[in-house]
Formats: sequence, structure tokens, C-alpha cells
Amino acid sequence: MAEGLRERKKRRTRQHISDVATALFLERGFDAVTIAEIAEAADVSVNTVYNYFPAKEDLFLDRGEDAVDRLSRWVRGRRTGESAARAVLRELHEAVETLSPAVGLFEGCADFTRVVLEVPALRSRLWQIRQDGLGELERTLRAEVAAPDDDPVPALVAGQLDWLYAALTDRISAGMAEGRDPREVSREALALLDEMEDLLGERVLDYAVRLT
Amino acid sequence: MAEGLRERKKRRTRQHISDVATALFLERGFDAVTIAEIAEAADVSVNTVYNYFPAKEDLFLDRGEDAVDRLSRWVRGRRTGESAARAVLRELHEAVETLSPAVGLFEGCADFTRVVLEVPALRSRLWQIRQDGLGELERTLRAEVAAPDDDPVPALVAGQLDWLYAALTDRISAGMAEGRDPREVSREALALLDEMEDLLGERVLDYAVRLT
DNA sequence: ACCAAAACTTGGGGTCATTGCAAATTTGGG
DNA sequence: CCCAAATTTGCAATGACCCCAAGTTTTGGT
Repeated sequence: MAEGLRERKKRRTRQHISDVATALFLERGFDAVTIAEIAEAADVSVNTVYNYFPAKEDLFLDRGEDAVDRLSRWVRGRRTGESAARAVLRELHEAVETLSPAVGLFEGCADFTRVVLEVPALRSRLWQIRQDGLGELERTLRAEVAAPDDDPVPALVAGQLDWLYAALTDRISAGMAEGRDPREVSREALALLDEMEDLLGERVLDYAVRLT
Repeated sequence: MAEGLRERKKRRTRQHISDVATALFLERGFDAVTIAEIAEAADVSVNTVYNYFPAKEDLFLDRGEDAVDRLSRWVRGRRTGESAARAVLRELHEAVETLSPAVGLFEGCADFTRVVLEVPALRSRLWQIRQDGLGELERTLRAEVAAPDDDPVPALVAGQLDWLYAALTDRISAGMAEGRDPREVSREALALLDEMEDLLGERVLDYAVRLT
């Protein structure tokens, strides 16, 4: 009874609505599709849509949740002797090299990105997700180095790591939106990563080195 | 005829609407005030409000425009032998010390900030303004160092300078929103500034030194 | 001062996102 | 098969925002 039919059905319904909505958005653009149309296409009522998704934006940016704590996870998972920044750089490097969807490097991401970039409401929603991730990362750093509440440094370092991620994905998004080949964009992104590492201050690069 | 009656009247009407709206928002909150109420209070029609302001958010964030190119102006106005980053740090230092409204250090900013922080639409709008400023700054840096279009560094340095400004004002906003004394918040902000300067990489600190 | 064009304002009439509410339906358990 | 809880739905509002056509006001000549 831990996983009733009810739960499964709800998850399926939610996914179905999200899929239908995403397809419509990609096909005709975010603004050109109404909630009523989505509801009809998904064969549910408008109220049911709102039952699962608080706002229209959430229908498109459904997969944004695990991006919220990605940086935190990377930092928590850093290796012994590795700082937070170096762990993030390493993970980013790997993600870019493997054309990971985590950094937006997959065929078909272009259409997705294009829709996001041209709709202010979606850009805002992405920014909100990024903000949440930043807060999360700051808490993580604070906990990892056992910093007192009034120490401003964890917030600053979090800001720098967040900037790494954001600057990289922004560039990748821009590249993909131009319709370029993922591998070419990846190569460019690797160069950007090196450049960014070179720009970072030593104190940032050496912050929160894992001792154990 | 360079400054006809029409122009003056328009400016006055616009300002009047904005003032009325801001007062209502501060008094009762952003969401609790409708455009219709603002129009009535300002003694114009709803359509006239939309004539001057593209969206409700713009009624509250009317003064955000000169913030868009503040960083650019600071960079362009840097002294001989001074880098872009040092100019920004100097200007920020001065703004914080003089309790300049440019960094949100004035009595009464607290109410303003509180409204912004609790309404997603306003946070988004502020972020948009910040994004515009970032683009502007990147263009400025690119022009100042005569960088080729495919040089990624100006964008990265712009991101770092933008981060300086944003991290500082975020902290100040948070402090002011707590109702603390501006001078106390200012003192804390100065410490934060020193910390940030210390975290910046040398390459960022020395970018775009003015030669002439 | 007088007129026609240009610029502003207004009223009225939509579209659509989002919400609240109560009735109708479905599901899990006994 | 029946009840109670969870879901879904229909209905009605609210309010942002857009479009258009009909006033009004301002401007630039005359």
C-alpha cells in the first residue's frame, strides 16, 4: 500500500499533461498555446492542469528541479584534497566533454532553448531556479566549512561557483540556439572553461578543500 | 519648440501615475492594488496607464533605467592607470560610504525592497534590468579593449563585475529589509567589499587598464 | 485667431491566466 | 457492495493586457 494505484495514476497524469504541453509549446511557441488547449489535448479539465502545475511556466520547465541542487551535489561530492571550485570545474569539464544534457548539450535542446529565450516568463522562471540553487549552494558551503552565520565568504564563493555554471550554460545555450553542432559547441565551451578557471581568484579556487 | 507643451505634459502625467502607483503599492502591497485603482487614483483611464507603462511592474520599477548602464559608466569613467574592476570597486566604495541611493542605502528603501522581494514579478523585472546592464557592460568592455567578437574574456569579466555589484546590493537590500540602520549596513557592506576584492582573480583586477 | 493633421485619451469589448467553490466522480479499504 | 477521502470538473470571477474606433488636445501653418 506504500505505492497505491492512486499515486501511480497521478504521476502518469502529471507526466502526460507535461508532455502534451511541451510538445505544443515546441511546435507553436509558448504564448500561442493556451492552457485550455493543453487541457483539451491532454483530455483533462483546465482545473486539473492547475491541480498539478502552479503556473503555465511550470508546464515547460518541469525538469528544472534537479538542476537546483546540482552544484551542491557536486560540492558535497568533491574528492579528498579537492576544493569546491575545483570539483565544480572538474564536473563541468566532464559534463561538457560527454555532451551531458546537464549543461544543455544535446540535439533538440536548441528548440527548447529558443522558446525559453524568447519568453520573458520562462527566462524568469529559470532565473528563479538558479537563485534557489544559489541559496542551496551557500548553505552547503557554510555547512562544509562550518562557517559562522555572519561569515560572508560562503555566500561570495557560492556566487562565484554559480557564476561558473551560469556563464558556461549561457554560452552553450547561445551556441545551441544558433543551431551549431553540439560537438563544436562543446569544444568552444571547454576553451571557455579554461578561461574561467584562469580568471578565478586563488582564494576561490582553494576554498573548502576536503580534508578527510 | 524643442520642448513643447506636449512633452512637458506627458512627462508630468507619467510621473504622476508612477508616483500614485508607487504610493499605493508601498501602502497596500503590489498584488493588492489593481491597475484600475491606480488609474482612478491618478485620474486617468486604464488605457492611459498602459500607454505609459508596458506592464504593471514598470509602475513600481520606474527608476531602474539608469541602473542599466551604471557599471558601463563607471568603467568608461575609470582613471588613467586604473583597471575596470578597480574603478568599479572604487565607485562602489564611495557609493557605500556616502550612503548613495545607487546601492540602496537610504531610509525608506526598506519598504521598497520588501515589496520587491515578496513579489516574483518584481524580482524578475529587476533581474531583467540587471541582465540588460550586463550586456551593456560586455559591449563596453569589448569596445574599450578593442577585443575581437569571438574573444570570450570581455563577457567573463563583465560577469565578474556584475557579480560584484549584485552581491553587494543584494546584501545591502537584505540588511535594509531587516530594518537596520543604514550606517550600520554601510559598515558591513564595506567589509564585504574588501572581502570581494580579495576574492577576485588578478586577471580580473587588472583587466582593461586605461593607458592614456 | 482658425484649421487640418498628428498625438493623446478614453470607453468598450475581447482573450487568457489564475483562483475559489461546490457538485460529481473515482479509488482504497472494509 | 458501501463509505470516506482524494480527484476531477464545471461554473463564475477577477484582473492583466490588447485592439479598435471615437473623442480631445496640441502643433504647425495660415
